[in-house]
Amino acid sequence: MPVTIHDVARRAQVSPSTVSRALSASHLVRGTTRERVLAAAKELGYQPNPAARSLITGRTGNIGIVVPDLNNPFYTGVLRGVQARARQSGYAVFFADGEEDPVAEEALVRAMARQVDGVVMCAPFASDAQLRALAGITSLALLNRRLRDVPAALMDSASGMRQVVDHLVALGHRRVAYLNGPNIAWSNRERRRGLRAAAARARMTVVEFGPFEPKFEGGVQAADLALAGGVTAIMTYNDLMALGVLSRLADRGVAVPQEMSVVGFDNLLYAAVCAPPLTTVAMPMEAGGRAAVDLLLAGIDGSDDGGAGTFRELTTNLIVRATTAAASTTSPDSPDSPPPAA
Amino acid sequence: MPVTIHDVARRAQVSPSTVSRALSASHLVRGTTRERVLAAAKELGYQPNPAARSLITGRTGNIGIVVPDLNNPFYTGVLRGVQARARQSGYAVFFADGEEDPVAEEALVRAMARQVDGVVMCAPFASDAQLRALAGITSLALLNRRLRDVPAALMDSASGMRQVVDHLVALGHRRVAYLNGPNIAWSNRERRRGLRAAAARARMTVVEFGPFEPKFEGGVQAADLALAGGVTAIMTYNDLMALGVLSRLADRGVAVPQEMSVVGFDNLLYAAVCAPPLTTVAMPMEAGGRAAVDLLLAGIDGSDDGGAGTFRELTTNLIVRATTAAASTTSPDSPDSPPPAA
DNA sequence: GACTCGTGCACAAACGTTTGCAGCCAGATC
DNA sequence: GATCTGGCTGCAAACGTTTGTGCACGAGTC
Repeated sequence: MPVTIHDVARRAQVSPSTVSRALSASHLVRGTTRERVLAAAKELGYQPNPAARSLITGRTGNIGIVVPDLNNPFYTGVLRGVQARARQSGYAVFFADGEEDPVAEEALVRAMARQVDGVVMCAPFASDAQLRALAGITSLALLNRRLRDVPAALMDSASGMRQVVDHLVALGHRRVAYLNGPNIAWSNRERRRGLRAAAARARMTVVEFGPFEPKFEGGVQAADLALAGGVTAIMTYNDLMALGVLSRLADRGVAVPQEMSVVGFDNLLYAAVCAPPLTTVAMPMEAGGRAAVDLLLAGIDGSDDGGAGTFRELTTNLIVRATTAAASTTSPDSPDSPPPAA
Repeated sequence: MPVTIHDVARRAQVSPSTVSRALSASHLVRGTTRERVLAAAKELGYQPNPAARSLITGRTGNIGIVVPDLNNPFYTGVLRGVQARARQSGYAVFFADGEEDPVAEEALVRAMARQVDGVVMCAPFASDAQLRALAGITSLALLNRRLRDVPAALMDSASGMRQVVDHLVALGHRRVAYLNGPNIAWSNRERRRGLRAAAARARMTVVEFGPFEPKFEGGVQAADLALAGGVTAIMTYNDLMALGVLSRLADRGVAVPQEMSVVGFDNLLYAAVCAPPLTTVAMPMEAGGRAAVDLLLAGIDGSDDGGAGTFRELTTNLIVRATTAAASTTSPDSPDSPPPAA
């Protein structure tokens, strides 16, 4: 039923191979012949069969993307970037949600491996060994994860943390809490590293809590601990946790930012629209997705080792909104703090 | 480099066809032979080449999903459902973001058509003619859109609206605003239809505004209009708009729910965690995605017309949270309303 | 005018799998 | 013991495309 290259060939009075060459932007056919072929293809609405093509070329024209949790808007941002850039280059994208399970993630990649030319992985939880094994099966490009000889797009969390610290110090905060995300997560380690370095330089004390689930609920849980820590500001691993913190602080009658400053990380849509709008670090999600695809495709079409093992670093920026202010003089956990105003 | 069926055949001392049959869960091979083949396949780590397979079978084992806007968490929910269900049935998922452009959507489907067995479409904006044309190219399953002879999973928005109306009437609201989403959107028409019917039955007056963009900004824009409409409650096309309304009302010093009730639609994660938590109608997003895949696959493997043209209706439920309360006696737009308490 | 050269095209093989058909062998039937 | 039957298996074709090889033909050179 579907029209094949033979149909086009018959109509254009040439052989199938000539049709193929005419369509592959080849200069190997005469101008007049090419036009005839193109016309025939258009009239018949010819669309090449990707299976047949990839069978012979060994390339699929597809890439895969694996994310740990689609409910986190951070990854949907990445997904948008990936898809847009892939489409630009004529690639289609396979998508899979690992549901935060490294085992499932690996299985998904193995399942995809045969029908993609490479996969972009957002895999904060997978082990290095796992990733390396997968890199042996198919081309890989990582996002926010560093692994020798595997290309990766990295968002400069450390710089973001430095900006946050400078901001808080300028506001007079001397003792702040950091609510850790999952310990295994590369980004959490990276953020913590940046935070510690910046805090040390600025002589700011950081009290760490966690790890917590990097979700709203995790933030709710963490808020009470942080409140008891005698701090004037709370920094969280990501925005979802920060939203949880805000919610819990509101419940407990702690005024933000008057009594407590809160800083998130990611700059999700909701950080801008919640009340009060959240001060946070903007992560270039779509740009990260695009960069990862660029690296992946460079490793695929281009020189093999030209693209492999290279890293692309993307800048992050502090977005100051309404949850940070000058440090309160009275710590909110002190017994003389006013009772919650219902 | 990759291991083929011939490698397995050689190792198991049989012909490739026997290997194929042994793996296709066929009863056509002797038990002992099958075991030998399976063992060989396992040792070699054989993974069949999907391109070769689909070339001969005409089936790809893939489905596609097209959504209008990935930034809307509603669609990521659907995406999760689709992917989970597809994986369960051994299908991989191609993903594409139409970016709210019907033309792009159609192009995406056409591009996918050759490498999928069917596609799930969330296409509120595409025209009937467009969808019908696409249905001629590949199998289709729609979500929240009714089209003759095309299977679809439908969420019963009308029932949701009825529940909202009953709830508001019980709270004493007699005059409420409805902020329309895009007029072309099937779901908006559906919701409005349900709303009008229920309101008529309950003798409640509905003042309509819009259409607006179904996003936060649209809600912000719409809020002022609704405030001037002399209503005691605002119903919105979706949660994103409701969040925009809440934000704008807070800015203008209108207390929710004391002076104004607000109801959303969708039950996004953020509806539960914003302040105050949003009363809204829960849409079964993941279930909808799963149902759409079920219908699609039924149309593909099963009897051709057994699945086509069937609809699956999913129930919706009102979730009462903190943005609805008894109707205020003084309309917030009346001149004697107290000035915003900064 | 014979040779070379290059352009433009067709032929055919190959990619890895599935599947219809035919063959083989063992057991059963007469 | 010959024929039949039916369960297993191998052979080969086919799916639609790309691509290496070779042929034909015309133009150029001596």
